[in-house]
Parts: sequence; C-alpha cells; structure tokens
Amino acid sequence: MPRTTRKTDRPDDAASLEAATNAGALGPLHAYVGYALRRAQLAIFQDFIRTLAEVDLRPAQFSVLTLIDAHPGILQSRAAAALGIQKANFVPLIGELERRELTRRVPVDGRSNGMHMTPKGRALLKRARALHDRHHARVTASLGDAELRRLIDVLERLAAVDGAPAH
Amino acid sequence: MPRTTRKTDRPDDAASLEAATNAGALGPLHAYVGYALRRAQLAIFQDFIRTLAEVDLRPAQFSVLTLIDAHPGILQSRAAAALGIQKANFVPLIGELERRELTRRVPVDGRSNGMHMTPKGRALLKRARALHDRHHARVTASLGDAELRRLIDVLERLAAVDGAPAH
DNA sequence: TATTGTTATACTCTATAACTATA
DNA sequence: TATAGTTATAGAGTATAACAATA
Repeated sequence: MPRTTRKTDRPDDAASLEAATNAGALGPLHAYVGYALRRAQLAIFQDFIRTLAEVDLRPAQFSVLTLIDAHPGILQSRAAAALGIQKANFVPLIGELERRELTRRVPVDGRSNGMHMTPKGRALLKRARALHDRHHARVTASLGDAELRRLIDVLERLAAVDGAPAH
Repeated sequence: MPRTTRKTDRPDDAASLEAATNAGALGPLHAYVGYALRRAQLAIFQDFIRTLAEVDLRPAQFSVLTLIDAHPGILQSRAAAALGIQKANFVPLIGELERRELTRRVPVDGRSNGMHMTPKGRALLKRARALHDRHHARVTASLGDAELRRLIDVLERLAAVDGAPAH
C-alpha cells in the first residue's frame, strides 16, 4: 500500500519541480531524475551483482569480457576508454581476468596490447550471459517492449549531457 | 496489461536482446538496461557534482538537507533508512553538516536524535536548490514533460525489483 | 614529443561487526 | 531484549601524478 497522502488535494499543476513535492516520504527528491536514476541503478546492480556471483564476476569484469568478445584484439587503452574506465584502474582489472585465464594480452607493437578471450573465458562468458539474460528479463518484467526501447533511448540521451566521458 | 507477451513465455527476451546487438562500439552492452542506467546516472551525477561544488555540497549532503527540510525533526535512523544509507555511514555525513552549522541534532529521548535545519542550513539549501533546478533543467532539456514523467515512473518501477533497499 | 601501459597513492562510498546507552 | 547512535575497519570504485618503454 503506497502511502495515502490525502491532506492537500489541490490539483497543483505548477510547472516547477516543486509541484511534484511533498508526495512521498522523500520530499522533493521524488521528482528529481538524478535521484530516481541512482535508486534504480543501485537496485538493478544489486540484483545483477547477486546474479553474477554464481560465476564469480563483478559487473565491470562482465562488461570487459563482453567488450573483448565483441571486439577481439581490441587495445587495452581503447577498451578502457570505451568503458569509461581510467587506464590506471584498468590494469588490475584485466590482471585478475588474465590470472584466471579468461583473457590474454598479446603485444601488437612494443607498447600496445591487444586483448583476446581464451576458450575458458568464452565458456565463462557464455554462462554469464545466460545468467545476465535472465536477470535482464526479471528486472524489465514490468516494462513492455516499446517502453524498454524508449527507456534505453532516453537514457542514452541523458548520458550525452556535457561532462560525460566520451565513448 | 503491462507485459506484452505476444507469443509464449519462452526465453524470447534473450533473442530480442541479441537482435539489438553488434550495433555500436560497445557490442551487446548497448542493449543492456543496467549498463545504460549506469552511464546515464554517472553522466548526470558528474554534472550535478560540478553544479553543487559552488555551495560545497556533495549529492548525499544535498539529499540529507532536502530530506530534513521536508521532514523537520526526523530521526537520524529514519532519515538514513529513507535515503538508503547505512546508519554507520550516516554519522560522519551529518557530523560534517553539523560542524558547518547547517543542521542540528536535538535529542528526543535518551537514545534518539531529531534532525533540524539551522537558518544557515536553510539559506544554503535555498541556493543549492536553485543550482539544482538549473542542473535539472539542463539535463532534461532533451525530454518533453510527458517523457520526463514517464521516465520517473519507469525508474521507480525498476527500483522496485527485489533486492532493492526498502524506503 | 606523444602515447601505452604501469605503479603508487588517496579519497569517496559502501558494508559489517561490535560496542554504549538507553527503551 | 531490542533499538539508536557510534566507532573502527575493510573493501570496492575512482581520480591523479609520475614513470619507463616505445612510437
């Protein structure tokens, strides 16, 4: 049961943010896109993290494997930039993947590494992707097909605000 | 009515997920709601953090001030729970706000504190809210009014997946 | 000179356990 | 016995600076 705030029943169509205020327990926060985004992202990631625990992967590791699988031989620097991860922080990330023999670094010239999946990495990614797809179906269960497409479209427009890392 | 299951309940979702694949530089990641959510949230928060820097507030501090202002006297524990912040992590957060004389803790019984805004806190929040509103207008500039309402609605449904912190 | 990968470091956010004092 | 607040601590994630080797 969602909170019967029946006190003030005025239509209150003011165009400002304040209009949607005083509704829930969070006050104006309820009307803020950034706040709603953060809560949704946290909730979904929590589900995703639990989902991936079965294959001992965290979201960032999953995204790296997915990217390498889609772009075999991609340079370390390109991969890091594409995912919005600092190259310095990327080093221990792929170091762990390589330690587990899921990926391989192959020098392409004296200073660059191409990144590749190992058979073991491909096998694990296949399992992880199956888990992800069930997770994805679960969290989007309340959304229609068109609604989902619109959501992704809107999110990508939002991500394009100035200050977003380029990729 | 929510779910548009046209055919059967078979894992068709996975197939449609793959369909939107191979499009961009990120491979399948482009079709994943969680990934799109994370990128959008990061981009918007980056803009928000820069926006609030002018009043030396971080997003969490802004949300605490907003909550206290909407619910004067709210208990520390209730506030932390409402914002999805661990009570242990809430202590240094409000300690800093109190050190800056923006909020005040008033004991209501021997073990509970009611939280209140100081005049200084209200004045700063007013400035912060003006900054926020400009930020909000900026990041939602590409969205129509109805689109914005739909987005918030969808995000709140997504945040309701099992595993989300209660509030 | 600019770029790739690397190390070291620091700061924020988050999570847990354990303690105290009160109810 | 349970709750509110606190302390301490550890783990992620992220950011910057500096460096070596190479282009």
